[in-house]
Amino acid sequence: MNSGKNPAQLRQLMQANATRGKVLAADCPSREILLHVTSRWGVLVLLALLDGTQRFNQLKRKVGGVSDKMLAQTLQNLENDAFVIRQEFPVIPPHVEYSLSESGQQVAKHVEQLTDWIENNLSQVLASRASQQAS
Amino acid sequence: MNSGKNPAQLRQLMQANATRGKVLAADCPSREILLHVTSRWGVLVLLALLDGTQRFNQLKRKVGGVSDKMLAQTLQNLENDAFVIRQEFPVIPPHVEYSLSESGQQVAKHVEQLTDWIENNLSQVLASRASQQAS
DNA sequence: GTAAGTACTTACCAAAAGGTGAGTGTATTT
DNA sequence: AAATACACTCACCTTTTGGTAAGTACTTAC
Repeated sequence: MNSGKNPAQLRQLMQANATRGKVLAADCPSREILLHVTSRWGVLVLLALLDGTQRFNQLKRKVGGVSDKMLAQTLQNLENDAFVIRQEFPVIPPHVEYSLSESGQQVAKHVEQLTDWIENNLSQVLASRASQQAS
Repeated sequence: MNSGKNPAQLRQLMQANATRGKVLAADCPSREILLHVTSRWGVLVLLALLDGTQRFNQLKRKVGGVSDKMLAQTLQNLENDAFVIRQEFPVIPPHVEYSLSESGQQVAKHVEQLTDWIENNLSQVLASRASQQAS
């Protein structure tokens, strides 16, 4: 029984199934959400919105390098996932405000911790890249 | 002075510059690292490696849906950033083991917290998506 | 009266990401 | 004798992502 696995392999297997749900499974619905959150511009938009409610062009200026098209698209994705709240004021010229929902704040904070770590350890990472560059 | 900004705007500006470095700047080198870590397969490979040292085909089976090509590519990216250690045994047939470095474990844990949050709150997110679907 | 700002969308194109299938050379398994 | 496993790479193709420029309808500043 146990398919001939040794204790170490069994422990690994059980731990994997216990701690992590099923993101590693190809058909897990978490994957799609994850894609939105960890997308190139998704990460940065969430970060930018941690500073509070902002308008479209404010965000565009804050998130360096983003285009109109991509900003609109990622905001729509995040809005569909209910991470971002879009409030439109029916005036002319248009006035729209974007902010994080409750759940949006929570994901954004996790994203922030990840990016903070990267920024703080950036020099080390860049150093190891420079040293043993093969290709 | 202060360019006509009110206190709230000033506070927001200062907080932004203090907490978050410069990822939001287009030319920030963190962005490239971030791309590797948050890439579609990068996230999942880091997660998989949290279970311990593993061989190529083990990883391939664990990370559902990944292709040979993409797995090799993301492993190489993560190795270049020194998050992943590749140990090759000169035997035939080939034997290669992949594991997380010290810094790899740290990023991977941040990634894990993010994915854990998404998995735990998945039902809520999916619910809000189903309700107000526009397009 | 001209220019710039507002929040986008659309059409078109380029670049990047990703999948598929084949191939490598040897060893073990069936 | 044939198949499978190992850790990849390569060439070819499709899909997705992303950038650019133009357009919208109106207002305010110059």
